[in-house]
Order: sequence, then C-alpha cells, then structure tokens
Amino acid sequence: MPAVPNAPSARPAVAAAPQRQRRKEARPQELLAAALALFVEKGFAATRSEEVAARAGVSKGTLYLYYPSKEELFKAVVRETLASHIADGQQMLAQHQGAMAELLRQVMHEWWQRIGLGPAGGISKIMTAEARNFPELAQFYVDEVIAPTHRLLAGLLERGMASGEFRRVLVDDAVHVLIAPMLHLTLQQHSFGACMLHDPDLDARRVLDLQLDLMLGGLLAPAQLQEAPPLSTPPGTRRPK
Amino acid sequence: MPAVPNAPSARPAVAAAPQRQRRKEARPQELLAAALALFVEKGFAATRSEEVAARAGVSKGTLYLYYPSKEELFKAVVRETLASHIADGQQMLAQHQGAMAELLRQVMHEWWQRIGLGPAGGISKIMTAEARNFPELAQFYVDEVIAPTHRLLAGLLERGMASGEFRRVLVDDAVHVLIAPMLHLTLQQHSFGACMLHDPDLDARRVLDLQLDLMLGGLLAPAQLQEAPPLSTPPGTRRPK
Amino acid sequence: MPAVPNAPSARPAVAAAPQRQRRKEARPQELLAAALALFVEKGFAATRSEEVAARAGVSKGTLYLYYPSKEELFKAVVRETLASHIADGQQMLAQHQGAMAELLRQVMHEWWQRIGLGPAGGISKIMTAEARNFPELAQFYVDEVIAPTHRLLAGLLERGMASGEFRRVLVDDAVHVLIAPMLHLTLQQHSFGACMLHDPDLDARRVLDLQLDLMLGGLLAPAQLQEAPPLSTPPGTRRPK
Amino acid sequence: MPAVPNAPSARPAVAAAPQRQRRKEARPQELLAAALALFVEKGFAATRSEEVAARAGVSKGTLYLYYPSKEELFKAVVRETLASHIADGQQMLAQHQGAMAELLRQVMHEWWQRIGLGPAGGISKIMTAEARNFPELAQFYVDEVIAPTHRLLAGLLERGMASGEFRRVLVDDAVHVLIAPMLHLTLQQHSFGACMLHDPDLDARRVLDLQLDLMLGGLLAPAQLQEAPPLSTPPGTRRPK
DNA sequence: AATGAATGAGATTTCATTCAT
DNA sequence: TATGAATGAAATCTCATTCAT
Repeated sequence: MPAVPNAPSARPAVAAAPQRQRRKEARPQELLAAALALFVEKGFAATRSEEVAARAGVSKGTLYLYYPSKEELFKAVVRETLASHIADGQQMLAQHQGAMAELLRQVMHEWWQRIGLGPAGGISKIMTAEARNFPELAQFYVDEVIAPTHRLLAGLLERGMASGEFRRVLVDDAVHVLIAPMLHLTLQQHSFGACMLHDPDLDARRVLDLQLDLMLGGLLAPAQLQEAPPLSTPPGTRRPK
Repeated sequence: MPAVPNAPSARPAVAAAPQRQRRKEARPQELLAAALALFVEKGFAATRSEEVAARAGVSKGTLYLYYPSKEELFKAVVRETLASHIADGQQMLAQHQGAMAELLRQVMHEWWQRIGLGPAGGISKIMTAEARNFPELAQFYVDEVIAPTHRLLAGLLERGMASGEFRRVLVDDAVHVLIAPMLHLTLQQHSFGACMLHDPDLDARRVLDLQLDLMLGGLLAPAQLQEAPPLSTPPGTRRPK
Repeated sequence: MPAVPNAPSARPAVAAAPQRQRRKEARPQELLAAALALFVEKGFAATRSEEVAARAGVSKGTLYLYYPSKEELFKAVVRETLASHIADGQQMLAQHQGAMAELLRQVMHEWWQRIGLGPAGGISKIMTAEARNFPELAQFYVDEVIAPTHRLLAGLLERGMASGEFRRVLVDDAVHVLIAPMLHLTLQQHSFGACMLHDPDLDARRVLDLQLDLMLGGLLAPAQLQEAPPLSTPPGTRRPK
Repeated sequence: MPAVPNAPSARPAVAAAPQRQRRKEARPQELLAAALALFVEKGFAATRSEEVAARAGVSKGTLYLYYPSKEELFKAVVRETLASHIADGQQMLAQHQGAMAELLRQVMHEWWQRIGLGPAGGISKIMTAEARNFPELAQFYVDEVIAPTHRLLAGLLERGMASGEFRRVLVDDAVHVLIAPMLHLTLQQHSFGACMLHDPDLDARRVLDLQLDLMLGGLLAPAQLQEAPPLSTPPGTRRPK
C-alpha cells in the first residue's frame, strides 16, 4: 500500500461519457463528508462501508471506485479535515506581532471553534481509540497531524520564552499540558457527551478559559506577575531531540 | 446430540482433557487479568472473547461459565480494576490534615502510579472510544467511575477554597482542568505510545509535575502567592446543580 | 446402543456407603418427573440436560449416572408415563361385558383424563415433532406406544362389528378417525394452548363429546340408530365470542 | 479488515465466484422452496440457515441478503405457502350454491390435495412442535393461518345449519372435530410417516372419506338422513397385516 | 454416589470486498 | 461510471458430555 496515496487518484483518468457530468466532480467531497460523520459517530472499525456509501447517496461499489479500501478512505478524511487548519495556525504564528499569551489564547479559541466543536474533533477520538489496532493509520496520523501541531505550539512557547514573556519551561512537556485539556474536552464531547451522559452543565468554552487563566498564572514570567511562586521543576530549555 | 445421519453433530470422543479443574478459585482472577490486558490492547469490540479465554489458558466455553457475556466481563474488569482505587482516594481525602495543594499532588501521583501507568489506565481509552457504540457500558462507567472521581476532586477543591488556600473558582470546571492532562497522558500511553510512535522522550511524570506547578500557580490564593495575577474569570462559587 | 435398556440398570450394583441412603431410591423417579415436565414444555432437542438435573435437585453429572444419554432418558420417560396406561386399557377391553359404544366412550374419557390433560399428553407432541430428527426414538415410540394403542382400539371396533352393534368399516382407518381428534386436542393443549393463544373458550371435553356423538351417529348400525339416545350436547348455536 | 498482525482477519483473495447474479429475480422463490423443504423435514430450530442457503445453491451470506433472520424466513414461507390456499377456500364458500355437505367434502379433499399431501402440510407440524419455544412465530401463525381457517369452516357449518341441512351443533367445537383428522393425518405423514414407520397401508384419502361419512352420519339433519346415500366406502373387514 | 468445571463443535448473523453487468 | 448481488471468514454464545475429585 502506498504511503500517502491521493485517494481520488484511484479514479482512472479516462474521460468518461459527458452526459452525466452532473455531480461526478462532487462525489469525493460527498463521500468524505459522509465518512467523516460516520467515523466520528461510530469509530473506524464499527463504521460499515455500505453505510458511508448510502449516506453519500451512492452504492457500495461506487465507494470502492474512489477509495480502494476503508483505510484509504479514512486517510483522505484526515487530510481533508485537519491539514488545512494546521497550516492556518502556522501562518497565524508567523504573522503575529504582539504578546504570545494573546496568540495562545487566540489559537486555542480558534481551534476549539473550527475543530473541537465540529465533527473534525471526533477524529482525535477515533485515532486515540484505534491506533493500536491500525498501526498504519496511526503512523499516518502522527506524521500528518500530531507532529505538525506539536511543532506549532512549541514554536509559540519558544518565542514567548525568548522574548522573556514566559518563564523557561521544558517546551515539549508544556505543549502536552496545553494540548491536554482541549483534547480532553473534545473527546468528552464525542464520547460520553454524545450519549448525553455526564454533566450537561459543562460549558466547554468556559472550561477552556479557566484553563488558560490558571495556566498563564503559572506560565507568565515573574516580570509579568510581579512575583513568582516557587517551582519544583527547575527552569530548563527544550529537550533536544 | 446426533440425530439424523446428515446431522454433523456427531461429537468425536474428546481426547482426554489434560488437567481439569486446576485452580477453580483462581479462574475469575485469571480471566479478568486476561480480559483487562486484551481490552486495553485492542478495545472492547475488537477483542474476541475466545482470545480472552485462550490467554487465560482455558477454552471458550469456560469463559462463559464465569461471565455470561462480553459486556458483563467488561463490567467485572472495571469493578475489579478501578473501584477500589477510587475508594482509596476518598479515604485519603477524609484523613488528610495539611494543605490541599499537597494532597492534590499526592492524589495525582498516586493515581498515575497505580492507574495511569498500568493497564488499568487503558480502560479510559476503551470507554472514550466505545461509549457511543455501547451505551449501557457507558452509563455503567459514568456511574461507577467518572462520577465518583469527579466528586472526589470537587471535594478536595472545595476544602481548599473553604480554608482560603485556593482562590474561588468554578469547582466543576476546575475538576475538568485537573483531570484533563492525566487522562490525556494515559490515553497517549495506551494509543500512540503503545505503538512506540510519537515522542519517545515523553516522561509522563515530568509532565504531570509541570502541570501541577503551572496549575497551582494559577490556583493558589493571593495570600499564598503574595500577589495574584489578574484573572479574566471573575471569582465565583461552584455552579449550582 | 441396546434396544430397550432399562435405564436405571445403568446404576452399578455396588452396595454403596449406607449413610446417605436418604433418597437414593427415589432419584430415578425424580429425574423422570423433571424430564417429563421439561420435554413437554420445550420439546426433546430444546430441553437442556442441565435443566432436567436442576429441576430434580441434582447436578448435571448425576443425571448421566442414571441415564447414559438424553435419548435414553427420554425412552425411560415414555415407558414410565405411557406403558402402564395402555396395559390398563387392554384390561378394560378384556373385562367389559356390555355395548362397545359404551366402552369406547369410557376408554376415551379415561384416556383424556389420565393422559390428555396431564403432561403425559405432551409426549405425543414431542414425538410428532421430532420423529424425523431422531429416528431411533421414533421407532421406539411406534413399538411401545402407537402400535399397542392401535391394537387396542382395533380390537374394540372388531368386537362391536362382530356383535352387529357397529356397521362394518375398515378397521384400521376407523382407528385413525377415532384417535385423531383426541390427539389433535392434546397437541393443541401443549402447543398453542400453552401459549394462551387460540380460542380460550375451547372446552376439550365438550369437543370430545361432540365427536363421539357425531361419530357414533355414523358408526352405529341402523338397528341401533332407531333407538339412538338424544345427543348429549343440547342443540345450540355458535357460542358467542 | 486486517489490522494488527495477530488479527486473523486477513482475507485470502477469494477464488473467483463461478457465476454471479445468475437469477436475481428467482432467488426469493428458490430460497423459500429450500427453506420449506428443510423446515418440514427437520423443524424450525433444527434447520440450520446455512443448509437452507446451500440447498438453494447460494452462500450463507446471500440468504441474509433476502431475509434478515431465520424467523422472518419462516414467516415468508408461511405466507407463500398457506395464505393463498386459505383465500381460495373462502372464495369457494362464497360461490358455492348447492348442499354444504358437498362443499365440505370438496373443501377437505382440496385441502388434502393441495396442502396435506405436499410439503406445505408439514408446516402444521412445525408450528405444533415449536409454538412454545417461539411465541412470536406462534402468534403470527394463529393470526395468518389458524384463525382464517377456523372462520372458513365455521361459516360453512353455519350456512348448513341455517338452511336446515345440518343439525344444530356448537359451531366452534364442530370445527375442531372437522379439522382434527385432517391435521392428524398430515402430522402423521410428516413425522412417523416420513420415517416409513407405522402402517405403510395407511391410505390417507380413504381415511378422510371414512371420516366424512361417519361425521356426516352424525351431522346431517334427520330429514336428510332418510335419503342418505350408502356409505362410499363399501363395508369390509380389517385389512390383513 | 455425587459433583460441577471444563470442553469444543456448532449455530446465527455481520460485513469488507469483488466483479459481472 | 456505477451498480448491487454474492461471498465467506469471523464473532458471540450454547450445550451434551466427560472426568478428576
């Protein structure tokens, strides 16, 4: 199986009869949308390919015409759904001028708005759940999503530390601390939350704000805070790869 | 029971079972251990009950002698694996005398040691992954695990706030912020971590320490910190149910 | 497998330890009673041997101590339940002095009372249902039950015809006509009747009476018909729903 | 879908199916015919769905393409096999002009010809046998077969009574008396008869005739009896074994 | 004599994938 | 291009029978 086969390329290039050009171009999009919704709802293994086809309004066979297997379909969904947003974040970082604390707040709200709330957030759940059963998908997801995201936040923290805005902390660890609550809320939303179990009062955005406040309380440099609390972890730099 | 000739049920005389009834008392434990390991590795749906039996060294039928269905087996695993630890935490809270910050640190380390590191932590992954596909299990897990854990941490925060040690925050939200990174690390460990993908340097305990430091930086009351950072969320009490 | 193995003979004759002589002798009876009830309720194939043992208050292993297989258990039930009644009928025929019509009425009522109403009647259902799946059982049942019963009624009819009381008919066919409604009612009782479906008004004894009246109307010789007794069932219309 | 190495789901490339989609339209009929034959032969519970598929010349999965469960397959068989005949009987009753005794004879012969002799008659055996184990099927059969048949015969008897042709009897009871021998013969045919046990001389049609003669002897009103035809079965003695 | 833990073939049903049309 | 009938391996759960104790 090719590493990153561009799914729709499975379509043979023969210029077909022109009479029903109607939605032929839209097919891949429709299939990806259907697949995203179902993968998020049921998980990867539990989603039946026939159901994906049905929701997209085509037959089972047609699905296999566009994507040669369920795994390739999933990869296409990931690319379609997450890749662009990560690129956007990197651009925000490159262009931002002011305080990193502000950018951090902005990036996280943006992520929540565009990913966490929608079905795209459910992909995290899928991968977390099924990584061990589908190692090839897991590797793909690490390469295409996790690593770039991590680099983005690490860069942000480093800029803040370089300018003296943030205290010096272990960058890679801090990235995990930053990501954790967002991912956690997303997972909740797509697992117990979707069953309407567990805490209907939970307002995710409010939790995110609280987290940012608490976190920045510990992150901002003494100059920003007037006085720093003692810290058990001695300041360090980013661990070398 | 053989009947008419074409019935293929004629059972060949079984080649004498090697050692029957070896350890009647130990069976449930062995089955639960095998089930825990496999559920964590593969998830609930993807684990075949025959494989559980095989790993416990018994036949398919024997498993069903002890647990009437895969769902009941899973519930038994959850009770066996998580229930006692939650009770212990509640006892720690009841008996603790000193600062809540200290207890918080202690509880979280304990949890990481006893749950997060071992296979028990993988149960969180399973439930997050399969809650929507197995609503009855989801409800069971909320009742037996999530709700008691939440109550434990909420109680801890409230005691800290009552004594003036902590600033006043929305308790339920703060619980989510506290839980999130631990759960996140656990999930990592049992998904990508188990594939040995993604960040082999990650030292979970170090991340937890960092999180506690950052968090306490934002959580400790002004008196403890000498000076408090400005907070966007106005101080409040626990949201009423 | 021996043709007619006397089931309890499977018990080895070793004079066992005398301390628990309690109900050892009663065991076969208890097992047969439990088996009869369950066979009638569920059929032969659908009755689980463990359930038979449980209802008799012994363990699965003990059942196999007395009867070497489910088939042998069934045969023992048939012998125990039906054999004696057939012998009784033959004695009634041998001793009866008066009109055969009277004896016929008496035999059929007796049968209904002792067999049709009780669980023994259910055995007919079992055999009808499972004869083709268990040919050995079928042969056994024909030899032990059907053939003797047929001989009994045939003898009765022949005596009636010989004395001029009955018209001359094909004896074997008439036996079928006589047996049919009784068997039919019994089957009803143990299938749809037991589900409480179908006609709660059905009073089996009344139907039997009607059948005898109608039948005797056709069976009695012209000489007898002149003086025919008024029908036991008073003329009526269809019972209101 | 192959996942981790130990997953035994790696599907070997199927050796090209011989002839797909041969007769899409004919499939349901073929499946119903196969199912009818096997259900009658072995009963509902003892018939394996795979065997039905095999007899119809398709694979296990194909059967489930047409009927979602064994129970639904059975219902379809019942509808296909019995429903139309019942409707025909009702039409015969509506259109008949002459004596009811004649119609009764005609209906019963017709039933024997079309149902009793063929495999359709075996369905009665199945339902009698398995009603208690499959209550939903029992209810279905009562609604679709038993009740309509009963109504048909009740209507016939009532017309005969209204015109003075028949004596006044309890209609519902008389219906049972009428049905019993036919059902009894059918059951015989599909149980012991099919094993070639019990009375190879039995000529079912002759028995039916005898039953009708005897029955009508008791059923016809005195006025009719004067002119009753001589019994169609000439007097004889017991057939020699 | 009695127990009951253990076995393992087998039953129904599901679903990714293929391929003739 | 598109279809959807067909396949068959696999998964959960059952139960008659055995045999060590």
